[in-house]
Amino acid sequence: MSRLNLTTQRKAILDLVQSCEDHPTAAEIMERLRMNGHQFAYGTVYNSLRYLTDAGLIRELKLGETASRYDGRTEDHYHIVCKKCGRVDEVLSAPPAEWIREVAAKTNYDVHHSQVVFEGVCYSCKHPNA
Amino acid sequence: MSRLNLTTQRKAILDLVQSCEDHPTAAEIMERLRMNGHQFAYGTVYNSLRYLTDAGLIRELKLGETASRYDGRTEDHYHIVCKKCGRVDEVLSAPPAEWIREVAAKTNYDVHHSQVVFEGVCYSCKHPNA
DNA sequence: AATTAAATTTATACTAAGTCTAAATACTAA
DNA sequence: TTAGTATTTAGACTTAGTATAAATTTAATT
Ligand SMILES: [Mn+2]
Ligand SMILES: [Mn+2]
Ligand SMILES: [Zn+2]
Ligand SMILES: [Zn+2]
Repeated sequence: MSRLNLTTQRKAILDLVQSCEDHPTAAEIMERLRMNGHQFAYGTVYNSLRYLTDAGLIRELKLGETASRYDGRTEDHYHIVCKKCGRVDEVLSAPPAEWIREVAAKTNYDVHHSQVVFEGVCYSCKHPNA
Repeated sequence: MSRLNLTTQRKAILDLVQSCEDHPTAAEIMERLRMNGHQFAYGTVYNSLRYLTDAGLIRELKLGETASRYDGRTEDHYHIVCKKCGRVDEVLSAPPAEWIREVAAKTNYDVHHSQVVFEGVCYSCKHPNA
């Protein structure tokens, strides 16, 4: 609840995550920072990722792999993972509100949020030629 | 692809998971086994859970917590987690096929499977009295 | 500007969940 | 039996992430 404090480290990490086309893990983020000439402490990267996530500037994705991934896209959306090559793509269509209402009614929960991870085979893996 | 081999340990773990009303973690399973008079090696519990999961007799749930949970219910279904008390309840209504088709079309994936975790507040947490 | 206080970074120790390994047991099939 | 395979066990190891305490940076106060 305090005002945003973007230090050099946090800004660099935010910029990097926002510039990514993919959804890197903390380890991948550290590697890319190093390639860009930065050298931050291990813990600082984790602290910054948590800080930026809490501030709502990036999102942490838990896709069922061992490590969290990070996403510069903050609007609500979902993901699909290719079980052949591991790539993670965006899913921009939201689950139908009707279904959410049904779930809320049947479970007696106030439903605040849903995390959806699709699994399948991506186009490139499906068509290895071309 | 070899035939099912339910050793004493695997059978005890399968029975336990199937008898659970909830979705215990590996640590909770070990604790409950111990309470039932069993004492299996740490690694055996993990090995057995993997074996039973691979055999399709139980399901491993990755709900975004630090530890996997296990589910004796093997038919396709989803889960909802109370962010107040942590309880995990069943969600038996499936996402509309129409939505899945839309996702497949937009992403160019063959969609094989989806994992959905709802988050919200359960009835008991919403009505602390009563 | 100098001093103090608060926030952040750094290095490193530590934790939690799970896997791996090699020896000991148990089971199967000649 | 005996040999061969599978499983269990204990414990070392790995990976991802958190916690701690000292050092550094930044901000506020005199
Ligand atoms: Mn995304
Ligand atoms: Mn379930
Ligand atoms: Zn692929
Ligand atoms: Zn609750």
